[in-house]
Amino acid sequence: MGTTSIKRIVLVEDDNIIREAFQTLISQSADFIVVNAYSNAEEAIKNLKEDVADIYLMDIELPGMNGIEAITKIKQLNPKIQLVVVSVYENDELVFKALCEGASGYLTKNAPTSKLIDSLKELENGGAPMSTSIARLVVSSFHKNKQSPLSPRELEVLELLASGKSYSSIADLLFVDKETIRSHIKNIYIKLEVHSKADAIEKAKKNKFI
Amino acid sequence: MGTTSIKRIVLVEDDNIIREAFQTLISQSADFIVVNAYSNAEEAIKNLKEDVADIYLMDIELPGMNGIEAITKIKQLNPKIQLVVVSVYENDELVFKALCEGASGYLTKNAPTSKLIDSLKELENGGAPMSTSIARLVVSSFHKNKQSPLSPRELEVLELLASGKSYSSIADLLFVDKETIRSHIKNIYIKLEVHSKADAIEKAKKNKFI
DNA sequence: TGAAATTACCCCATTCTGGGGGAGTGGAAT
DNA sequence: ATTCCACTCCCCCAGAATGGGGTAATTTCA
Repeated sequence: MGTTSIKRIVLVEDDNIIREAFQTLISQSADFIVVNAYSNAEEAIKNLKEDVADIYLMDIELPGMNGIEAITKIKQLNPKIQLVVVSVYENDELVFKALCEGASGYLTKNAPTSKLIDSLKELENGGAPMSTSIARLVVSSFHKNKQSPLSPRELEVLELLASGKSYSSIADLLFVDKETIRSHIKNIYIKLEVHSKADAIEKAKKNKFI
Repeated sequence: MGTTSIKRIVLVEDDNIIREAFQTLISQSADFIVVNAYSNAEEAIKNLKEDVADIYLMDIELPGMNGIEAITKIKQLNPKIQLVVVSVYENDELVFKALCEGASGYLTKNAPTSKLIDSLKELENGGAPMSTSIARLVVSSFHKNKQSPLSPRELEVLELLASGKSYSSIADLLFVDKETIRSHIKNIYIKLEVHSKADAIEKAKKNKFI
């Protein structure tokens, strides 16, 4: 490994017990130091410049500004900061929103607290610490549904359609006539029971056909 | 935990040394048994029914049928099978393709082999075992680019456009006039230096604006 | 053999799109 | 206070795109 320095951590967690437990736990590691701990996001953001932290351990359900908004704001103020969510919720929406906004990890509180230091180390090694169920959730989000009623060619056409392409350009890309694409799309609409591009794309994405 | 039974593993790996090393390693665990080991995907698929395995540990770079195609085929023949890729390549394309086709984990061979059993256990616990760099790759794929030249409203419009919606339906959804949407889109095209919907969507996705 | 997939063509009407121009309001920053 | 930007809405125009109707040849695979 290269040069390692003590990483500065900020905690944002409204539950006093948990916050103090984390602080105690992290203080036991020589690699990390808790430079500050807040019970709400607003204060954490106000002191962001002064704290010069490397990592924020963030709760999602917070009084006032919620964790997702906080992630957005913090990343915007300093993109170099690494954010790890620590939440009781495993709500799919929240997980993906947090990741989209820039979280580098997502831990659920039911995970053994002994893993916290390991997670921080994993983060420092260029990883993305996640609880077991979150990792599965994230990986599953990539999985395509193999039980699609659409033929391979129809899937191909629908994917191109979903990328905003016109019938003509899809035809060009697939080296067939524009009328052929029209036929495919008619059949796709029948199979998906829709009557428009937007509905077809929505249904196909919802069912993970594409 | 509920009832646990010994999980049946199949290896698909063309390198004899690695294949045998894995076999030896896994045999040392009481929780797993290697029911078969193949040097190519075709044979593994031919014996899929007889092997009745729970988990396949798959290489990606194989002679003949490659690992991605093999994943597709195996998942199609038996969706219950769990697949974990073990590869030297960390190629982004390959990782995402493997996950889209149904892989539940992705390990790089440079990861300590001692972690292999841990990864299998993680899989059995409902997780998605990934090497450090793969986890980061996967999580990073969600991250949006905050340095977008587009305004919040423009991003909103572009997202709806990218979902296949027409100007009119976007207007309805945002409770504004269709002409307003047209104005936004004109400005989006100017900012992104494009002249069509498809180009705008492509550029926005490539740059992770949406 | 028979069903499904892939390819291609015709007609029609409506909507959509992209480009040109202009303009008013409000907020935020200088 | 003024300027810049975001957001809103309006006009004109021509060509492209879309959705629905129908038909049909070839191939592929079970």
